[in-house]
Amino acid sequence: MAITTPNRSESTSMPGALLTPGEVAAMFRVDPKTVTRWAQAGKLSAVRTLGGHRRFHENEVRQLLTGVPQQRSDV
Amino acid sequence: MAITTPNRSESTSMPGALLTPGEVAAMFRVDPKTVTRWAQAGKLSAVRTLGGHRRFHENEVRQLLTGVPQQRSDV
DNA sequence: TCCCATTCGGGTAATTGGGGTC
DNA sequence: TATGTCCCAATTACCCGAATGG
Repeated sequence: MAITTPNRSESTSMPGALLTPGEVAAMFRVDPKTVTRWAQAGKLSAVRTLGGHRRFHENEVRQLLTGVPQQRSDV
Repeated sequence: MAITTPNRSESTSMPGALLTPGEVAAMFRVDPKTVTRWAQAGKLSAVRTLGGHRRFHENEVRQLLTGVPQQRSDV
């Protein structure tokens, strides 16, 4: 069966597509460590692998990149 | 009785459905080899085919993906 | 039986996590 | 407060050839 993502950086527009910290960091032009801090600060939703590594939702990242009005619950 | 969905297809959402390493890898955005490693580490229950290939329980995978809140979500 | 993508194995680079500091 | 960089340990990704699945 040949379904879903091949491997590295190819998540087009699949529902539930995930990005690695390095990919998100490259998109924002920041250090992967910074992305990790965003996740720790709750600014980014993260899914953890069974080994503890983080995976981020592509839609969420793109939304933030595009400059879409972020929903701030506390201002 | 709870026949619910007589959809006798396959890769959808059937109780007790089995997933291939590639499918699980796509869901976690990791390499299929990593999924194999999880199975070897006992982090994932695996069923082996007669040829030695692994198959994983979809419900277990989904549970781990969501963060394992293991709760009857009836709220 | 053949075809071909996938999954075996192992082995070796690259990424990531976490703490701490500037 | 926010980001980048250092360290080390763990996890993950890519390499190969051979076997399995459908």
